[in-house]
This record gives sequence, C-alpha cells and structure tokens, in this order.
Amino acid sequence: MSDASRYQPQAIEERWQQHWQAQGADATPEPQGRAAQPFYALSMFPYPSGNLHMGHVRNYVITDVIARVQRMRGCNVLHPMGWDAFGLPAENAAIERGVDPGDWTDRNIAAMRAQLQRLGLSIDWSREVATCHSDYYRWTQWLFLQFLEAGLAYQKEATVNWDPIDQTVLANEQVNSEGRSWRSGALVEKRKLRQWFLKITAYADQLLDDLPKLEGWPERVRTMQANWIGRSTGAELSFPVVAADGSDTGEAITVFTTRPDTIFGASYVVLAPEHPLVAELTTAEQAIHVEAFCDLVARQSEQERTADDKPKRGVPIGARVRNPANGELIPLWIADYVLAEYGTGAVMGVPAHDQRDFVFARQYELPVCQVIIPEGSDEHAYEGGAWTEPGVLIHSGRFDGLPSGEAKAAITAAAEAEGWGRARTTYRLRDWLISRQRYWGCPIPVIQCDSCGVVPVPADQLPVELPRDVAFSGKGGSPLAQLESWWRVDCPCCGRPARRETDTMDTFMCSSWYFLRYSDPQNTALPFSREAVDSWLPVDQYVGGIEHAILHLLYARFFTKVLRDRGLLGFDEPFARLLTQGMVQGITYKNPHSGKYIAPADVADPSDPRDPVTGEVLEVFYEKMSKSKYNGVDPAVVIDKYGADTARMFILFKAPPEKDLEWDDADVEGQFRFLQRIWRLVDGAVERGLGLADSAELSLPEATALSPGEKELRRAVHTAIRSVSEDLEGELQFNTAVAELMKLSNAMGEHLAAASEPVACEGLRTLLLLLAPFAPHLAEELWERLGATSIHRQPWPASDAAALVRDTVPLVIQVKGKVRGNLEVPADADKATLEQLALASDIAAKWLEGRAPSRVIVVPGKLVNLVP
RNA sequence: GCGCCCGUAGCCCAACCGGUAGCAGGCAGGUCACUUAAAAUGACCCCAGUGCGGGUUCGAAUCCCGCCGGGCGCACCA
Repeated sequence: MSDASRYQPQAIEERWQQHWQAQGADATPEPQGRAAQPFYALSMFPYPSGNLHMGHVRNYVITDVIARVQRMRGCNVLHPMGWDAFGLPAENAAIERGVDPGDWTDRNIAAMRAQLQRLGLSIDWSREVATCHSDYYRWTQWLFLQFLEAGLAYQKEATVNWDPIDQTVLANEQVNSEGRSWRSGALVEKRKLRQWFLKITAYADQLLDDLPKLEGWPERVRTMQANWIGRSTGAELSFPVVAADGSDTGEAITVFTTRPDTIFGASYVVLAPEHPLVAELTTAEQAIHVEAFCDLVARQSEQERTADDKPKRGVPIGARVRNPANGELIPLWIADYVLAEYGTGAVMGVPAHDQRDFVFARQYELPVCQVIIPEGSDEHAYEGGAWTEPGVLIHSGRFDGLPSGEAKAAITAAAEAEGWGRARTTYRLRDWLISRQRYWGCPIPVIQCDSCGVVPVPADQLPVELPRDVAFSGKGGSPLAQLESWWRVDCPCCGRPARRETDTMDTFMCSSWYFLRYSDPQNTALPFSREAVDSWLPVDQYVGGIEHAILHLLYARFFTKVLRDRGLLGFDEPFARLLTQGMVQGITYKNPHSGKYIAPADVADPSDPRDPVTGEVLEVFYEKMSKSKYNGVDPAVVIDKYGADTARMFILFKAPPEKDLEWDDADVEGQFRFLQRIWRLVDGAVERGLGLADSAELSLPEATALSPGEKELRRAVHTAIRSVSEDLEGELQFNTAVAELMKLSNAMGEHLAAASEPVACEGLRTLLLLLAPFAPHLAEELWERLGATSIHRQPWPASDAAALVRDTVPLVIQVKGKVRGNLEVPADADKATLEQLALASDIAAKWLEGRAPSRVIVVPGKLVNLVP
C-alpha cells in the first residue's frame, strides 16, 4: 500500500485545525441571526493545572460532538471555553518555587489551550475567559456588591470549617461526609471566626422547589441537591424554664420538632452542650458534671461525635422546664446527640416516638409516655423501640383521637394562639461561607472603616486588583494581610484611614457566573448585557463531572436566581439539560500485601500480573486515573500515536457517556482500525471515480429499478441516519451512535462495489456526514478527496422513510409463547392475513398437531403466537 | 439505617411501548486466505439465555416482590 492511500492522522489533523482556524469555522454567529435557533453547548471549564487528562478529553469531546451536530442541524451554536483560574495550586507553586501565581497560571493556560486545540474541538476561542484576569474578576467583584446591596452578603462570627493543610476556611459543601476537605483531603477543624457569607438559605425553598423543573437533569443530581438542602417542616415550641421553687424564671427553651403531635409525650428536653443557655441554667450541684461532660464532647472530633452507632450520652443540668402542652415539669439535659448547628440546638425528648430519644431514655431511666397508637389498634407497650409512624393521639388532652397528621396542624395552631410556639421550617443547607484566607483569589471589594463600618468599594473603582510582587512564605496567614501598603487605604465614605478586606473569595464564586459571561465576554460596562445573556441562555446542554452535583451546580443556580431578582437576567435556571459524564479509569495494579501500586509498564505479563520485585500476585482493577496509582494515560501520547479522531471515537464508543469508562489500549487500536477501514473505503471509491459533485446531480433511480444489494445498501444508509440522529438527540448515546457507523461501514463494504453511482455516492456522503461530528478531521479530509469543503457546514442528512421499507419481513411463529419458526411474509400484510399465513404454515401443523388454537395473538411485523 | 442506580458471552457494550437475546458494534481468542515470512488486510468460526428465587402475562433482560453482589448520595438533622 502506498503512503498516499494510508490513513495517517498526523499528516492531516494539524492541517485541518489550521485551516479551520484561518476560516473562522468555529466563530459564534449572532444568536438570533439567520433565523436559526441559538444553541448553547457548554463544558465545565477546567482548572488550568497545565496538564490535560483523559477526564477533560471525555468532557470536551462529548460537548464538541453536540455542538457540531447542532451546527449541522442549522442552529447558531455558542461553544466556548475558559479557565477556572484562581486556586491554591498556583499559590502553592509560588510558595514552593517562588514563581508568580499569575505567570504560572498563564503559562498553564497556554499549555492546556494548545493541548485542547489538538483535539479538534470546535470552540470559539475568541470568547475565552480566565477568572484570574482582572477584566473578569472585576465583574465577580461587581456581582459581589450586588449581593451586598441586596442584603445577601454579610459578615458573622461563626464556627466554621478550617482546613489545616490549605490554611483557610471552607464552606459546608466543600467538606465531605467524612469531614475531609474536598480539595486537600485534610480532616477539617472547627474554628470560631468572623467570615463573609452569602445568604443562600434565603433561596433554599426556590432551589428545592424548582428542582422538578429540571427535567433535563439526571434524577440523582436532583436528589442529591434535595438531600443537601434538607428541608424539614415542623414547629418551634417553647418550654418555659422553672425555678427551684416552681415559679417561671421568664426564660424558655425553644426546641425544633417535626413532630409537634407528640408533645404530650415529651418527658425531658435536651440541649446541645454548646447551647448558650447551658452555663446559665446549670445548677450548682450539677456544675461539675456538666463541665466535665462539655469538656469530653469538645475533645471529640465531629466524626466521633456524629457516628451513628455510638451510644448516646448526656447529663442533667439540674434545671427543669414546663411542658407547655400539659404543664408537666420535666428535666433539662445536655447530650452529645443534639447538634448546636441544627434547628434551635435543643430538642424535646419523646422516647415513645423517636428512636434516638428512646435509646437515650432507656439508658438514663427517663419516663416513656406513649401518645400515638397505630390506627385501629389498641394501646400497646413498647418493647423493640419507638413507634415513629403516624397514628392516632392518646394521653393528649383535647387532641385525643386525632390522627397525627391533623394533630400536627392543630397543636401548632394552639401553640401559636397561646404564644408557646409557631410553625417553622428548617434546612440542612447553611449559608455559603465565601471568604478565604489566601492570596490567589478574587479580592472581596470592601473596606472596613472604624467609623463607617463595612464600606463597599465604589463600582467605578473596580477592580480591586491583586498586588503583584508579593512575598510568599506560606506562613503567618494570607500574604494580603501581611501587605500593609495594600490594605491600608482611606475610607471612601469619610476619608479616614481604613483597612481593605484581605480575604479573597471562594473560587466557586468565580465559577458561579462564567457561563453568563461567555454570552458577552468583551463587555466593559457590565458583566454581560441583559440582551446577550437572555438570547443565549439557559445553557441548552451542560456537560461535566458528577462531583459538582452539589457544589458548583447549586451555587450557579443560586447566582442565577439572585441575578434574576436583581433584573440582570430573565430566566430562573441556568442549565436546561445536564449530562454528568463518568470517570475515565485506568488499569491499576496493586500489591495486596504491601499496598503499593505498580506501574503497568513494570508488569511483565498482564495475564499473570506479578510484583516485579517480590513476585507476589497483584490485584488488578480499574480506577480513576491518577499519578499516584501509575494508571494514567496521557492524551498527548494517544494523539501522537493514533490521532485525535481515534481518541475521540474511542472515548465516545467505549461506554455510555454517564458511565465510568475503562481505558483499554487494545480497544483504542480497534478504533483506529475502524477509521482506517473508512479511509480505505473512501479511497477505493475515489479510485473508482466517485465524487460528491456527481451525487448531487445524479438523481436516484426509482426504487423498482434498484438491485437487491442497492436496496439493502440504501436501507442501511437510512437506518444509520435515523439511529444516529436518535442517539444524538434524546439520551445522547454516543456509544451506540458509533456502533451504527460501524454497521453502516460494514454494509458499505459489502455492497458499495456493486452499487450504481448514485446509490454509492449517497452512501459515501452519508457515512462521512454522520462521522463528521465524531471524527472531524478524517471526515473533512475524505470529504475534500471526494471533491468539496467543508463537511462541517453541510446540513445533517435526513432519513428517507421509503428506503426503510421492506417487501417482505420475517414473521416469528410462536406456539404457546415459544419460538417455533420463521415465515417470510409481505411487509404490509394485515392481522387477519398474518393469522391465516401462520395457521397455514408447516410450523403450525407440526406443533399444533391438528388442534385449533384457542387463542391467537398477532403483532404485525413481528410475530404470531398460537396458544392451543 | 434511609434513598437512588447497576448486575446480559472471556471483557466492554446492544436490545423501541414486554414480542426471535447479538445480520447492533468492538476487544480478546481460533481457523483459513493473501505473503518467502511477518505485519497489515480479508473471510469464517467460537462464546451468554440475561446475578439468585418467586410472581404477573399468550409471551419477561424489560413489570412486581424478596434475596445476593457492586456503585453512589444522605446519615444522631430532631
């Protein structure tokens, strides 16, 4: 085979990338121009670490295929890219190696952009944004001031999560269920600090109630957000504190409960050890015990304290409260199972109807009083545990006999009328802690003045720029706080000496609006114009990792709702459809005894993997690619060897997009072979003299004039159009779409040589058009060889229903539900005819043995089932 | 503990509303052809009855119930 007729991606890919760039092929049209539909395809933008990994490739290739298909469908497509460019790695590089974080980041951006461009992504780079550039973060600051003005940004002293490795505070969303930082993995500590928060809780109801609208989102992401918001409805009830002599002290303990219907069963009240009233209400006799207990709890980590299986412990503090429902005097306790941060930090103990209270009451011999019985049953004693289901009230005075559902409302209403309670909703969601004690972030644009308080930096003085030439010691807190020349300023209000805020913003602030900026990236008067943002957004298809199910995706929704309320944009939700792509996993070898990971290159025989040093048998599994596990595959190496088109095709074909993908070099090889087959197929056609110009002019012969092979080819072609189109609109099943392309190429291999010119040309055209979004370079190259450019500006092909029609179809004959044979029947036969044909068949004769069936089920085009 | 998702050939994956489980596809394996040989290429072949047990149905991978295995989220949230 000569070189000219061999598929050599290295020779064609770069050439086309340059050509497309020169032609402005990926430029974004006016959203409403040419009467075409706008379509916004977006990938979650990356942190510019400097290294592109396979997870990025998967993400951006998926989005690129969507963008390319929509363009061919005639949409005006916005497909941008940018950089989530603030963050700790840059600052750590500065500390460790003395490089400037800005320079370091810019170099990484340049390197990653070049890597991305090798993938042949149809990105409009003229809209690129980087969150660390002042022309971007100026607007992050401007938006912060919008929050401040709206009363949605505030400072408060609070117990917050402190990451001891990254030396900064973290929002709740950024600490996982094991109490570890999402970034550093360190166990977070609790610290009491004055910090900036955004009032996301003010939007908790909207964020929760709008979830059902997000029909284009995966169910599990919606569920995760709903769990995270954690709304629970109930009541706050007040238990007056009673002095030793039985008189009210005037104070009261307010508890939160979702079960006001069980208040008559409350036999004690428990406070969190950190509750502010503990010290005041503890009696002298109990002081020693209470202090000792509080110490004990304080020494425990969050994790130890909240472990599910841990026994519950507590001590009475000596004081008593009155149950407002029945007037009973009941003891006041503190216990480790009550959390200060949730509800009111106090609960009423109803052992008969709450499992935790039940366990606690058993342990400390507190009374158990049953006030709910299962509907229709008699009163019964408790043995196994609490009755937590709804039922009917007893021992509840005037509420006896009410079902618990009604009783909740009735008791809450009574409490409100009598002044000892009110309906209340609480959330698990906390306000978003956005200040960070780090340099490489967006400065919070406020000034602290002793006389004027918190003063926003006037909008015309934005951006508050990060100072350059800063010393990075890694010690003593944020470099900004140590740079007096930077933070010492005059108050914009009164002109007296004041202090600039030295905390920077959580980088999730920067990423909460970047998708809006892409609609109008060069705007110097506003973060974006209302017109631009409303014409492109909501994002039609968003693609990214599931790890942001809560974090980024919740914050971005919050931002959108606030900006809508500020009149800056006109929609409720930023992302209409969301695809969460699975991880790319590499083959991983691990010595089960030493726990060491072994690089695949060091494994001599993959079919019998052994430790190269000790000879021990290794564990083999697939895991997310990472340096420490030696299981990563560098995209650049794959592109060098096989080209970007093979990498793209493989990553799309190997698994459905939302599932994890196991990288396998042998499969990549197989994918490359497929592209080679296409190359040869088209190459052969070119030698035969076939081209594109011809096919446009040549009209297809009448169906009756086609040979059986031509009919089959046309059926394959139009089946492929239909299937690929379907796979790319609804569920985005790229893996089956690629399989369809393989099927089509197989059919072409079989029938192309014998097909007449118009039929052959139609097949070639279609194969390349369908291939174009997946393997853009190869499709373009072959399209050119057939005589035209650019395939990417061609319309998406339409399926010809007539080509799908068959004259006869195989009819399955079942007898009593079991397949007994096939019958070739006319495709348009009606039910009665099919039944006749089936009954008259040899198969029926053989299996029915002469008896008439008692029942016949006919599914036209499919089968006839004869039931004797 | 609660909730969600997934279990189909040696492996990765298909199978519309329940209707022939693979002329969906790929990888791996085998045989043959081409070749001096190998690679490449082509042809053919091999391979599961759908995790297990019940149920509904003329008919179940698909629907229902219960287990087993794996993954994810939440978790002393009152």
